[in-house]
Amino acid sequence: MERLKIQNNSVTLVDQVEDKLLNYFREKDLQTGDPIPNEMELSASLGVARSVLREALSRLKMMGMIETRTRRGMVLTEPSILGGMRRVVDPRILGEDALFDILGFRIALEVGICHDIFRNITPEDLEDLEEIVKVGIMYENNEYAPFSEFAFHTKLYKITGNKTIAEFQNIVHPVMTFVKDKFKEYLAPINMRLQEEGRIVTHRDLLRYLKDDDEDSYRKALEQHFEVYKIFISKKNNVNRQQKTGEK
Amino acid sequence: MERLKIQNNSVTLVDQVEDKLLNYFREKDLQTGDPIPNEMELSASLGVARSVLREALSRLKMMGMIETRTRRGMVLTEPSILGGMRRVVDPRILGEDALFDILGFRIALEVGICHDIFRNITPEDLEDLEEIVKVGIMYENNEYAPFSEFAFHTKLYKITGNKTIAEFQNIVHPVMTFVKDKFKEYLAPINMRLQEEGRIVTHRDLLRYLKDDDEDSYRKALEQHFEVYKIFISKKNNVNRQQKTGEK
DNA sequence: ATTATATGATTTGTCGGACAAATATAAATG
DNA sequence: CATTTATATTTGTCCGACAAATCATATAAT
Repeated sequence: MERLKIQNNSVTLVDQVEDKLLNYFREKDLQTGDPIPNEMELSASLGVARSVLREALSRLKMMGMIETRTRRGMVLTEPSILGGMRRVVDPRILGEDALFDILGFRIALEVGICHDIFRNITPEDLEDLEEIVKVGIMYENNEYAPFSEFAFHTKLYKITGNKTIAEFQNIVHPVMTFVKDKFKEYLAPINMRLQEEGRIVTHRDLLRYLKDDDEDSYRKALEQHFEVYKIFISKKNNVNRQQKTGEK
Repeated sequence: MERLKIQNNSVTLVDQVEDKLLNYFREKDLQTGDPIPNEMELSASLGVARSVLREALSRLKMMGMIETRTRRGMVLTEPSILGGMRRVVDPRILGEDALFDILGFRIALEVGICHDIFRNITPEDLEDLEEIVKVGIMYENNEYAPFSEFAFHTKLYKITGNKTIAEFQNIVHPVMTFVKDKFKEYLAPINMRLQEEGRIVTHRDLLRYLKDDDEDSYRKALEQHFEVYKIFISKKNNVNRQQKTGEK
């Protein structure tokens, strides 16, 4: 009988200490800027070696939850919400499923911020976008020069005034360019067909709707702008599903 | 002259090693499942003590990028994209700005997945939603019982078929409930006004549009469903801005 | 010869101590 | 009182040791 591999559950001391530290902060209701006991005290009260405690602290430091300074001790800091994501979201490491999830995530978010954009956009923003569109050269097949593509969409995210949303765009953008490059032979025919059907939406088209304050048309156009990826993702998902059922 | 505090830049050895390890994985084009050298070799070739290396490895372990097993060495694993977020997104630790950012993020995302929902939704999904709505009791003032609220929206995210989006909802949901509770005295009057104007949108309303396959109405209703938070956030942001300029 | 057991070796996990570097605090000096 | 010096404290880094797990090998049993 093949015993089902119990999760690689080996919860190490470090894992436990990390958890206990987080609980400790919460129970004590510590706020950003509050000091926490030094390493000797913590390791003593937790009953673990300093090295173990330091590994746990190192994790929290990476998340931006604590800051340390020699002789001044440690203080709680406001962690970056997406800081952890930044390290992980590397197209070269992530698998295809994860890449497509991120792609879908990003597209959904950009569609979702339409309302905020129309609520917040200023004449200066429109000028900035105009400038970006002006210098942006569109290659054949629905492709912009990387810089122009990045600048246009980044500007849109910034208009929301939501820093976390803007940071998210910054983090996941490399995934977009990676997917575009890696699967260009798949994307090209889709773009061709869309072009034949006259369904290609350019940045200039989007900008026009923004200027006309026409939110519904903008949203529809934006969804069309991403249509090539949606088609691609759903095709890929179908293939993957077939493979998985086939394996069984 | 007050010298401007140079960033707490003290880049420790651990920070450098963490970075070097990530670069090493990428340069070697290591994939999920590939083994990596043991601790002795790594610390030797990096020229640091094993404890330093272990702190860096501990960080990567936390991100789910590597797994370790006694005597079997270490292997690369597929990290959870939002795993880092899960630890950080704690309403008790995050500041108000961050909370509102997350709230806005979540609302935008849920609006953005409308298209995917209508593309993917099945009759079974509609039945599930019907069941959730049926048992959900709505309190006065646009408030659902926590479980019902969570179940309804979680179901919507699941329909997208995008695991990352679904996980995101799971992580940020506590922020929603926290904000709802902490700022209820601010939200109550807004809800009252909306109710007087007959602009309250219930889960049942949303479900009706889903059944009618009426995407545009659904989206508008959903935005209305979140209107109370949008109003609240923009008010809060105005107050915060005034405080900041006032401080100067 | 094959299988089962025992032994050894390797790798991660934990512990403890030591020293360096930075810096807040106290003491000494003018 | 102001300035400099000395001291103490705290984090950062290094080293060595052993335990626990488990893979590899050798030995014994059938």
